[in-house]
Order: sequence, then C-alpha cells, then structure tokens
Amino acid sequence: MAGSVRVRFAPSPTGPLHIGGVRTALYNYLYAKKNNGSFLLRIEDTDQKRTVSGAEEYIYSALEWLGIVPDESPKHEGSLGPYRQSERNEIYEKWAQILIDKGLAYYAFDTPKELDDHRKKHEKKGKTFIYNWHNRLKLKNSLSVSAKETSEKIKSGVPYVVRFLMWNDGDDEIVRCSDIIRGNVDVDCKVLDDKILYKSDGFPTYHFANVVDDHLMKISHVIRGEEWLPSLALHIKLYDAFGWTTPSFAHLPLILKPSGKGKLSKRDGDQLGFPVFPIQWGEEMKGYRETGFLPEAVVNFLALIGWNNGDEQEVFTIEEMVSLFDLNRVHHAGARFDPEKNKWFNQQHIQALSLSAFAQLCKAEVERHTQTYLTDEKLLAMAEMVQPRVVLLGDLWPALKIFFEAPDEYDSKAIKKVWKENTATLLQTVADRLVNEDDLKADAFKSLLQSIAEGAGTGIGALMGPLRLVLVGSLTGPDLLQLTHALGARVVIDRINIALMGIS
RNA sequence: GGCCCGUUCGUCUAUCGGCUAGGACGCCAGGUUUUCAUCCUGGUAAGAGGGGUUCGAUUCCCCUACGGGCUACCA
Repeated sequence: MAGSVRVRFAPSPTGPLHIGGVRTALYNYLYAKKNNGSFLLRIEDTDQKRTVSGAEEYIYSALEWLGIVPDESPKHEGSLGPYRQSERNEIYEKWAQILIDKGLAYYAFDTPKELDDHRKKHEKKGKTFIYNWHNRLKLKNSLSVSAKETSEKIKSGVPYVVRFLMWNDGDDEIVRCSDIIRGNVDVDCKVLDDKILYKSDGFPTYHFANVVDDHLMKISHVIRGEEWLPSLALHIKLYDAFGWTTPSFAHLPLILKPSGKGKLSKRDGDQLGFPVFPIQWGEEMKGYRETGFLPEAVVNFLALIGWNNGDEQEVFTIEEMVSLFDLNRVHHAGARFDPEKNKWFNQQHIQALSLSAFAQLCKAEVERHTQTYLTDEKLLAMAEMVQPRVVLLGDLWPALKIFFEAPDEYDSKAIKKVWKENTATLLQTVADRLVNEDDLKADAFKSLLQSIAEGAGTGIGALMGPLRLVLVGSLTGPDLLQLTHALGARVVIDRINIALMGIS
C-alpha cells in the first residue's frame, strides 16, 4: 500500500505569480485531488534580497481566484509547519550539521570575489570553473585546511558557506534519476559541483531547504518545472546522504513565448498584449481577472498546455480535470503559449455558463453603469441576447449598453449601406404608429413593420436595417425583434427621433 | 563552451509498429440568421534530416541539425 499523496507548490515571493507557476500549481492540485491527497503551499523565501512585500499575499489571492486552494499553507498550517522557509532556520541548521558530521558536507571560505575570478579566468580559456572533487583541495575549505584553522576561522567570524561533497574517489559515479514523465536519466556525478547548501548570510539555498522540507513535510511527489531537472541528481544525492527515501519526481515541460525564443517570462504579457498574471499586480500589470477571463477558462487552458486526456475533449470543468488528470499523459516538449486559443477557451466557458449564472454577471455590470432596476424577466431576456456574443467579460457592457443608452454615434458605413431617400419617412411612420403602443410583441411588431414597408412599396428588409441603425448605432447586435421587445415602444420612438435629428 | 531535456499541420495536440496521420485554435469558403455573434458544413496545413532494427516505421535505436533548460552564496 503506497503512502498517501502529498504534493506541494513552492513559489518564491519575488513578485506576482506568472502562468508558468500557475500551471505548476494546477498540476500539483489536480494530482493531489485526483488521488485524495493533500496540496500544500510552501513559501520559499530563503533569498531575503529578492523577497518582495505583497508577493506572498498575491499568491494566496491568485490561487484563491483560480480555485486552486491549498489544503495546508502558512495561513492554514498542518502539523508539519512552519510553511515559510524563513521560519525554519533551526531545522536547516540542524540537518546541515548532521551532514557535516557525517563528512558529507564541509565549510568553505572562498569569497564571492575569489570564485568570480576563478570563473572569469576559466571562461577566458574557454573552460568552466567547477568547484568539486578535482579542485576542492586547492580551494579554501575545511577539507584543504586543518581542523584547528577551520574552527578558528569560524569562531573569529570569517564568513563561510557549507558545501555538499558531491563526489569522492570510490563513490558511484552514476546517479540514476527517475522521472515519471521522462523515465530514467543517468547523470555522472563527476561533472557536478559541490553545491552550496548554506549561504554566508545564514540562510540555506533552494536545493538544501527544498530537500529537507520535502522530506520533513512528507511530500510524496515533487511536481515542478523542467528547469529543475539538471539539479535532480544533486537532490537525489542529498536524500541519499541523509538516508531518506526519495519522493517521486515529475518535471513539467516549460511554457514558451508565443513567438520568438525562450520561455515565457513576466515581461512578455505587457509586450505581447495578453496577461501573464492571474490577477492584477501593482498599478500597471493587469491580470486575467481584470482582462475579463473566467478563472475556470484560465485553468482549463493552462491544464491543456502540456496535458490532454487522449481523446478529443478540450473544454473541461475543474472537476472533470481532477478525475481525468494523469502525470503519465503529460507532454515532454515545451509548448508555446497561444493567446488566441486562450480567448477561445474563455468564450467556451462563457457560453457554457447557465443563463442564470450569466445573468448575474450582467446584473452586476448593469448596476455598475446605471441606476436601473431590472426585473428578473428583463434581465434574463437581455442576458440571453448578449451571451453568445461575449468572449471576454469586457465585452459585457458594450453589448448591454444598447438596452440603456441611445447610441452616441452612428456608424458611417452602415448609414451609407442602409439609408435611402425614403428611410426617414418610413421611420417616422413607425414612430407615429407606435405612439399608442406599449408592449412590442415580436410578432405584432413584425406585421406592423411589414405593413408599413408594403405601404411604401418595399420589403421589410428596407426597414430592418435602418431601424437597427437608429437603435444601436450600427448593424450589429441581437435579433432586432427581440431587441425592440426588450426596449419597449417609448424607447424605440425616442431613438428614432434622436436619430432623425442626427442623421438625415 | 560543458551537462541535461526535447522535436507530428503556423500554434496546442492524438497515435503507445499497420496511417488514406485524427481533433482543436487560427485562417479561408459555404450554410443558418433581416444584421453581427453563436451554431453547422467543408477546405488549408505536419511526422527536422540521415542511417539502422523490422515483413512493415511517425512510433524502437544511433548520428546530425534545430529548439529549450541548467551551468550564482537566485529560485
């Protein structure tokens, strides 16, 4: 019997979450829920310099909006906290000491400047500087220096780091890294470096904190971006060094820019004209929410970048995805982000909304722009007319507006197209005949229009176009007879009169 | 440069040795609609290249090319 599934999303609070991170969170969530496991959020704030205030709060709000809510987090801690790495320092210190005592890690005193010089020197010669078995005895560390000197240095406050002893003569050279998505990857430890585990500022590095926390928090599956694949060997060696069993690993393909080179980055959104953040960040950076996306659409699209169910279904509810998700069906290759298809998913989810749910969105929008009180009947009628033509929520008000305001301008091309010599008189006739009307039933109004048209010797088409134009300002929009019914005779007459003054 | 991962229509993808290579986005054409949108129908377009293995390779192996990632006292 396998242990229970526990997965984690572990972002650094260095700014807003971007969609690559969101997708990682989503896959973790889906996997956890699919397996009745737990999804935890751990804040990896070991780099104090890069921590941005507000970023952690942003992560909660973004995940909440998306519906990817963690079971355990700094806000709702489980029994294995703290869930913020900056609060776990004693834990890391303890385990680092254990590694040192075992002889699997050592102190190093080389300054950043010295290391940088080494790197530059090597680079000039076309080589790479690697701090490991082949040169560590020539560098400044507790292996190359006497125990006495080491402890004196530490006592006198000389800055030091702790490095992992990656490989020594006699050790196995090959580490086998198993990945659920990619299978086995064999890595030669001799080309790996003695990674810093503990920085001189007293904080652990990602690699160390990550391994310690994943073990202590009983993480069963590490699902993360492909950028971590190169350090998997190190992580596995770290688990081995502690004598811990490794969790299962799954490295996700990266999300690439829509065009050009490289992986999607935080700056791409602004430049390419689509959001890369779930919700707004600061004053400038609009998110999906502000751009008019439904969270379920964002989640759906993101899930399909790199995963599919093997059949032809593309539009899923999150519940469906939970029940179908399978790490074995995750793609290997990076995928380009396609803003067009992203919009299509939004449109699909808007169309999939029940009329009453969609009507609620309309209601909020109407209340935001007008003081009008709407009966449910009217609201539903409007919603029904508007729903098929909304792609982004931002389309809502422009589509709804025609029910409340006379057009402020008339499309000149449309005028040219439908406005004939007799149009004004025809419309005047319509207005006159409506004076005593109240409710404009579609059928009755249609026959009215028909009779007026026939009286003038034309077809009803000659009347429909102009009427639409004076009502909405262009030749687009919902069914005309439904529209006039919703508007009522009074408004129709008014708009005819306004237009007659403005146009001919 | 070194190490690692990857490579099917422009894009997202199906295919787990039998393919006339399927779907979706986009685009184009047609239909429905008094208009627009929705919706429906059709069209466009792909296995990076070269070697193997095999009766048979998009599918398995190798090489090359190309793409991506990592190569920090960042994650």
